[in-house]
Amino acid sequence: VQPTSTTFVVLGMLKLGCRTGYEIKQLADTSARFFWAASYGQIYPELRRLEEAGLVTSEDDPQGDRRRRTLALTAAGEQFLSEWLHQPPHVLEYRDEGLLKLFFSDALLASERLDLLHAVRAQYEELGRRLTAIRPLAEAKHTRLGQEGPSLVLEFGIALSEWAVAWCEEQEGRLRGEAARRPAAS
Amino acid sequence: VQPTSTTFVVLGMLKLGCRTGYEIKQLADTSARFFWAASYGQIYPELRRLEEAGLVTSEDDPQGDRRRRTLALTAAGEQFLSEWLHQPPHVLEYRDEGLLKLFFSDALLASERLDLLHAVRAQYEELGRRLTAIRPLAEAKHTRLGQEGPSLVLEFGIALSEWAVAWCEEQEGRLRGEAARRPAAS
DNA sequence: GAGGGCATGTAAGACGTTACATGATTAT
DNA sequence: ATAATCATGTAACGTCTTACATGCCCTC
Repeated sequence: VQPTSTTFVVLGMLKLGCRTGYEIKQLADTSARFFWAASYGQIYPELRRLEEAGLVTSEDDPQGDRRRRTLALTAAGEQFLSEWLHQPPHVLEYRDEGLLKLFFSDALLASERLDLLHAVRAQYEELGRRLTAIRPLAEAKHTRLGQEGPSLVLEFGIALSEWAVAWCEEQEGRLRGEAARRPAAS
Repeated sequence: VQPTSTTFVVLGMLKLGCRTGYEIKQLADTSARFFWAASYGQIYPELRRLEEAGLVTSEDDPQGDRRRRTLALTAAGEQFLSEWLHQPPHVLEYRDEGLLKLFFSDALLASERLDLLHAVRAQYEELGRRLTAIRPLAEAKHTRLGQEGPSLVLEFGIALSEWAVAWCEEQEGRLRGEAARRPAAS
């Protein structure tokens, strides 16, 4: 099987106990979204592909009249996930429109650059709030189910957002200081 | 004109003094790549589009027998870039395979999770090295051409990579400590 | 009975990368 | 001479999001 970028999200989520495509999407949205997003348009076709490849099994499991497919990893699926986990990571991408604007911010006035820095900070504050909101849930799973991975990554995200906020504040202070020293520029 | 994600990279790079598609690609690769990548397959078609829309002008400007198109922003192009710069940013995406593996790392032994953390750290160390290597160039442009934006963003990237390395080291220490307290787990 | 959540899926299109094709110039 | 760099582009392919379609279940 030729793995795609969603292959291991799906396999990993099943390993963590997800039983339907819907649950995979929920968990991805509430916990993995900030570093690895996935949509239905990727998840459901990928599940079919993985089933054909024998890495996943599915069973019809309707709840009343509502249809449902219950999914599970096969031994081959566990194996495939494990092999991937043992390889060093290589994808590391970042797309930040705020930084792009900052990059071109010489076309702005000093005061406008300061506003921009403020807006960049606001984005990271918002990220921090979103992640902090799910912290209790992750903590609970950590304690009750022994799942340390999701909690570890969540803490990375929260600490990252806090670091970025602090960086912005520091630069805001520096730029304000420079503007005060050379008031003509703003 | 309906802007795409490459529209403003192109306009901004022209504003910073790039005169050919090739130069845009060079500058993007050496300085904006870590937070906003762009490929030839995006840049050249986008330049045509922007020229049709009247935001960019081009002129045949061969060097000897080697053909070349020299590009420039029009007033409308400057205006379009400026309006975008005045809007708050909204795209903020992150794709980190290392974090994804860490997320699923409960399927690993404690010692293997430590190896993984080490590999994640190595990625950020590598990023830091790449960015630090271009620092002198950015500094020079900052001083000589008064371009503060690119330098500001580069410092963000370097500080981010350093923060991430420190976070990994801290977690490595913590995990090693836990393993020592409960030696059976590793 | 209306709205929200559970649940599965597809289609169209936007987005992006890679690889290739071409050819001149410059440095070794 | 030959390799690297300057320079412009396209085609194919793969990825990803958005929007839509469908319908049941549960709570208010």
